[in-house]
Amino acid sequence: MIVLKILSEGKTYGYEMLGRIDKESNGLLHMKEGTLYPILYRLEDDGYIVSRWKELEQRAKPKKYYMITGKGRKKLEELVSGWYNMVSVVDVFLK
Amino acid sequence: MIVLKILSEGKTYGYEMLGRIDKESNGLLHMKEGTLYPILYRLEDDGYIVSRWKELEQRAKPKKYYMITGKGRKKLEELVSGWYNMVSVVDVFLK
DNA sequence: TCATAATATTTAGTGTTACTAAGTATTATA
DNA sequence: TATAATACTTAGTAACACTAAATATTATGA
Repeated sequence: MIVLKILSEGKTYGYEMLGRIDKESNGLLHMKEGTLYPILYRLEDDGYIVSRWKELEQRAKPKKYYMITGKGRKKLEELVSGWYNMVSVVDVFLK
Repeated sequence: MIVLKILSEGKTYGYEMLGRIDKESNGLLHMKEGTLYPILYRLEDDGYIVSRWKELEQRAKPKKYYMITGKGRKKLEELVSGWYNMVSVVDVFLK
């Protein structure tokens, strides 16, 4: 859900997301490569995102940019409302 | 966490918890036996809860009552604060 | 310039765990 | 007397997070 949310705000590539997740969560959510990339592949397999290799002018090494699809935005909405439902259900039990 | 929380409010047995979880969550959290009992066994293996078979007067069939331990209460505190941390971290990303 | 750090992606392997889908057994109900 | 409800157990599967490493390139500092 968080990965989809980040991609809903604009295309970016894997490694950059890792830094952002770390920074924006103040290190509380420290996602490693081995966690993020399989998530990206799964999201892509399911059609929620697409990727494109992009070669920057000065850099020989290309980056793989990910973009959210329409299907992905719909899925994100579902996930977000599902998340808030869960939070409120848990609140019922925790009082 | 929810199972520990329920047990922190008093001892009870598996099947009764299933009904309570269903009812108190308005059916949103529908836990089946195959989900709950393995959780109970794991909690007991880890020393967070203990169980005792209890034979009621009129019933031949005994029920297995579960009680939370001191270690379990400590774990519950950890889980609850971890949960709220997670909720606030996710909120950062969902804005 | 040469080692090291940083950037960037990939993947094999492990362990946890949630859930499905049964089975077993007793008591209550219609 | 069959069926539903109560109550617990367990085998098996699939998902998935995470560890740990490999591969490769570019930037930096001594």
